[in-house]
Amino acid sequence: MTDNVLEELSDDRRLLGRTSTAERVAGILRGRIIEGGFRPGMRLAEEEIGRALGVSRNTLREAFRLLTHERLLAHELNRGMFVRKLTVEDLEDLYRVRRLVECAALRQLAAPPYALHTMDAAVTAGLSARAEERWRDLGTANMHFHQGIVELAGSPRADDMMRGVLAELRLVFHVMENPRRFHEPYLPRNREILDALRDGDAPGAERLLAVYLDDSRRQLADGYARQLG
Amino acid sequence: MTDNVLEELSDDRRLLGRTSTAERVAGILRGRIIEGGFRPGMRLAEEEIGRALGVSRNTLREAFRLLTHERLLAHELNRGMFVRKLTVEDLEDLYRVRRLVECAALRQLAAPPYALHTMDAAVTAGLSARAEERWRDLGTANMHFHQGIVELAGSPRADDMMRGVLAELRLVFHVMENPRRFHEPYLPRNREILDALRDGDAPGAERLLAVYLDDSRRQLADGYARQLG
DNA sequence: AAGGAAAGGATTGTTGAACGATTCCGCAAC
DNA sequence: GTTGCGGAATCGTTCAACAATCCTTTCCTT
Repeated sequence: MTDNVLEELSDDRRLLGRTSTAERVAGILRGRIIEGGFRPGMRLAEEEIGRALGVSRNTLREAFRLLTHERLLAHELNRGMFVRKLTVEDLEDLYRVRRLVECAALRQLAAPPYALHTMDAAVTAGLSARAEERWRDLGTANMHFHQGIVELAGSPRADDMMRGVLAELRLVFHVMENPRRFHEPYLPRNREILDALRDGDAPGAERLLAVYLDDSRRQLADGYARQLG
Repeated sequence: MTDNVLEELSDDRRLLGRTSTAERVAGILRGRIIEGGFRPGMRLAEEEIGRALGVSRNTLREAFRLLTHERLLAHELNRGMFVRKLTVEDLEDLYRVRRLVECAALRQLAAPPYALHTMDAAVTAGLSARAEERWRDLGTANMHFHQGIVELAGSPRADDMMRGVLAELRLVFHVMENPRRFHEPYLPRNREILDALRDGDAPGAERLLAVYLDDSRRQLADGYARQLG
């Protein structure tokens, strides 16, 4: 048996990722929040949720903490946990970060060809979601596209941060009615960006992306402000 | 009573910042790690530390979670908490993120003048630290300088991320002997960048910064690899 | 002597209960 | 209408206990 095989196994073991109960609970709750089952502003009582999930308060609190640091839950001392409610400023900041990081990811590209697999898959998924009018899924696909952009930087930490940013953005999308309006127009624009990258035109892609993000921010911030007010 | 006054009060309330025991414990531990008292790789036993600090295991675990999320501690299931030990790849990734974010922060600048207060204060602090040969403090000042660069983007989330990145970097600095080597050469370069920004030459500052980060990464990665191997 | 199974101790993971502290809510008094 | 005062509900924190897991040592087999 070669050392090579053993190394692969030990890699797999890490991927196997044994998880604690708290992490699994956090995973369940994260899903509920991201899928929109738990609406922003909703309070998550320890007793109630702990009973429903069959875990103790301590374990549940540990799960809450994980989600708090992902900014999906907000903690108010002696009052409890709430599904985070983004302000318009939060939304603006999320786009500020997106513009900073996503554009930077394109700018630092070296010579083509680029690893466009994730972005390509996201566009494909978006097309079929649109065809079947699954607008929420279209939104997810668009997010994966932009996750793919950041992946081009090849930085695990940047990927992580982007994952968090996009998760937060869902808190906004889920309170908006009419999801189609906010997702459909951007599918062809994603494809434009992808095409530019395929042609090796990274600066062009970056320009497209910058305009894209500004448009999206404006539209979303307007809609969100109206929804809140 | 005007609404204005009420708003200010509610702002103050946030600053009042009541903190839980766990947060205070996390603060103490963070200090120990950042100041170098707890060396990377060191194991933090729940029982032992909890007894020393006079808090229960549960509360301590809550503090551990906070620090885990800042990537200062690493958690291994059923084995415990360890002060994080960065690999050379981690170090490279940290610089990848820095280059991405810091350069992007300079690039997105609008017209001068810029809010250079933080950077200016950092250079001043660095000068006096150098004069008194407090090399560790000089390192801290340099970090504040780069924190200041990111602040130019005006994004709380970017600030947050940068804070985390720099905290992680300390894990590297603290295992390096000869801190002077890694800090002193960069003080004048920070001043150069600051001067360029004062002159309103953001693109020039960005170029300087990019070279700075590449140099620093190379030097630090080399030294770190030697230290580990 | 080398390798591997078994046992034991130590530490973590999770639970349940307890008690003080804080907040929320309704009601009475001014 | 506002202020003050309970009472209920919930959170913050601690403690004790047990199961699960890991680490080390011992012992057995070859």
